[in-house]
Amino acid sequence: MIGMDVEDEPTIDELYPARRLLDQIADKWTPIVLFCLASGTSRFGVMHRKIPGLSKKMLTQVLRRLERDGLVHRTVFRVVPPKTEYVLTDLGRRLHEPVAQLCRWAEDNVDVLDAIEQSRAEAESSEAG
Amino acid sequence: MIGMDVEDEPTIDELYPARRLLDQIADKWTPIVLFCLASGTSRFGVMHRKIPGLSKKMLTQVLRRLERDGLVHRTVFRVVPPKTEYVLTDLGRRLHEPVAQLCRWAEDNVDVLDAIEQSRAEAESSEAG
DNA sequence: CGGCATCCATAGCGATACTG
DNA sequence: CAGTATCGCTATGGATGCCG
Repeated sequence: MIGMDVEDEPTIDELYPARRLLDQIADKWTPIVLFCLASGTSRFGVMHRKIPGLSKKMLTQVLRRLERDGLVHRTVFRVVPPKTEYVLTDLGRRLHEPVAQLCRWAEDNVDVLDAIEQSRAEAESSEAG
Repeated sequence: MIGMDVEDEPTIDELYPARRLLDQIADKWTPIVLFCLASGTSRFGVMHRKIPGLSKKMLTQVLRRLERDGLVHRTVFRVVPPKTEYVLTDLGRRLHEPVAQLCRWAEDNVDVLDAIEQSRAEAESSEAG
C-alpha cells in the first residue's frame, strides 16, 4: 500500500457543507438581515433604521444577493412615496434556522463573549504597554 | 407621550449578542479552523493541509487572533524541525459550540445549499443570457 | 422612500520569497 | 516545519449626491 498513511486525514474543501454554508452567510450583515426578516415582512427603511451601522449601500447589496439566491422575495409597490417589501421565501426560512441557532446561542452565552473581549483587551494592553 | 410610536422597534446594535458573536466568527476561515481544532490538539502544517485554499498567511492570522482572544493556546517546541501545537482553551471550546451547530446543520441540510446554488446559477444565467 | 452611481480609503487575501 | 516580509490586486464598505 504505497502512499498509504494512517495520518491521511480527510480535507475540508470548498465542497464541505460547512464551507458552503459559510460562503453563504459568513459576513457582518447577512445573518442580521436574515434575522430581521424572520419576524415577518419588512421594508427597506425599517430594516435600515433597525440595524445601526448598516449603510444603505450594504443593505441593498445584501438584499440583492439574498434575492438572487432565492432566499428573499422583493415586492415593489408603485406608489408615492415608493414602498418595497421584503419577505423570506421558503428557502430563506430554511436558511434562517442555523442563523437563529447562532443568535440564540449568543444570547444565552453573553458571558463567553464578555470573556473573549476581556482577553483581547488584556492582550492589546500588554502589547501596547 | 410625545415621540411615542408603536412602530418604534428595538434596534439591533453592535452590542446585540448576535452581532458580537458574528464579529468574532463571521469570516471565511475562523469557524473552519475552530472546527478543526475541536477534535483535539493540532499542528500548523496539519491544519494547513487539511483546509485547501487557506494560505499560510491567513492561517497564521486566524490563529494569532484566536490566541489573542484567549480561544486557542499555542505551544512552541524548540526542536528541529520546529514543532508548534495548537489547542482550544476552555473558552475556545465554548465558542466552538455554535460553530459545531452550524456545521451539523450544514451537513443535515445539503439540499438547502444545493437549492441556493441552483437559484444563483439561474439568476446569473438569465442575467447573462 | 428606496434606491443607484461615484469616489475613495482601507482591509482582505493570494503569491512569492526568505528565515531560523 | 512554522512561520515572517513584502508586493499588489481586489473586494469591502463608508460618504456623498442624485433620481424617480
